[in-house]
Amino acid sequence: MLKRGLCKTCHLFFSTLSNPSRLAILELLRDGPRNVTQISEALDQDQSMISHNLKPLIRCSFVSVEKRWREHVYSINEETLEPIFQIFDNHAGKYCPEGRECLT
Amino acid sequence: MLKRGLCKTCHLFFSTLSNPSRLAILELLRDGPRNVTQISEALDQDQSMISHNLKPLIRCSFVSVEKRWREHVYSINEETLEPIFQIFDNHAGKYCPEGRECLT
DNA sequence: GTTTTATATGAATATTTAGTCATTTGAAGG
DNA sequence: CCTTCAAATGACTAAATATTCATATAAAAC
Repeated sequence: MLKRGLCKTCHLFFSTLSNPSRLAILELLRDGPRNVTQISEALDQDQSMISHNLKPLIRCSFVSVEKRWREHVYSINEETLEPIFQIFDNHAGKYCPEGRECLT
Repeated sequence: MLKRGLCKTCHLFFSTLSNPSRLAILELLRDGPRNVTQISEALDQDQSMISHNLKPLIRCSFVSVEKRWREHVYSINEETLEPIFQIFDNHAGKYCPEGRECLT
């Protein structure tokens, strides 16, 4: 019934993006790579909560990790996420104009 | 903390897409407009469940509705969704190759 | 080898979201 | 008007997901 894997894989893809904490992490990582502690401080959230939320982002390859020293540095996957955010911007600009709270 | 409205609006955008039933509806509507009964039959799901799921799709303008006769005809918003699915396809093709169950 | 720093994990609770079923609305048709 | 067809709504239950807190791992520094 579901073509192009719009079942499990697609669901995981979008559900990983459908969380405010994870979106905040992605938003922060757009400004450059960060380690867990930096993310945690920048977003003023518990370190363990950040770690928990990084896991699905990594699993879906929205974020990659490089281990150096004793810190783990996380980077956003721009290739996928920039165009996605672009589409979101266009869509919101068109259907949700001028700060209208149409999507709340 | 969250720029470009990546908080509420963006969350709603993605969470609306992060549901297998709604993805199935969208997938079906790619083949052309349908009324609720047709969707319900094609997906072999309860009519009320389809209605419940159409609501958020409409609210986010992923789907539009035209009322004629006594039926409501739903159409997909191709402009937003085709490029989104395209990005998903690319991403999955790259990070989830050859049916590998990497995202399960 | 013990302490410190950085991060991950696990289990429990809390919150959110989905699906079901019964009922309601609404518009035509007779 | 009463019936039928088409769809929406509401309340409830169930299921999935998030967050918290305590603890564990792991690597480097001392």
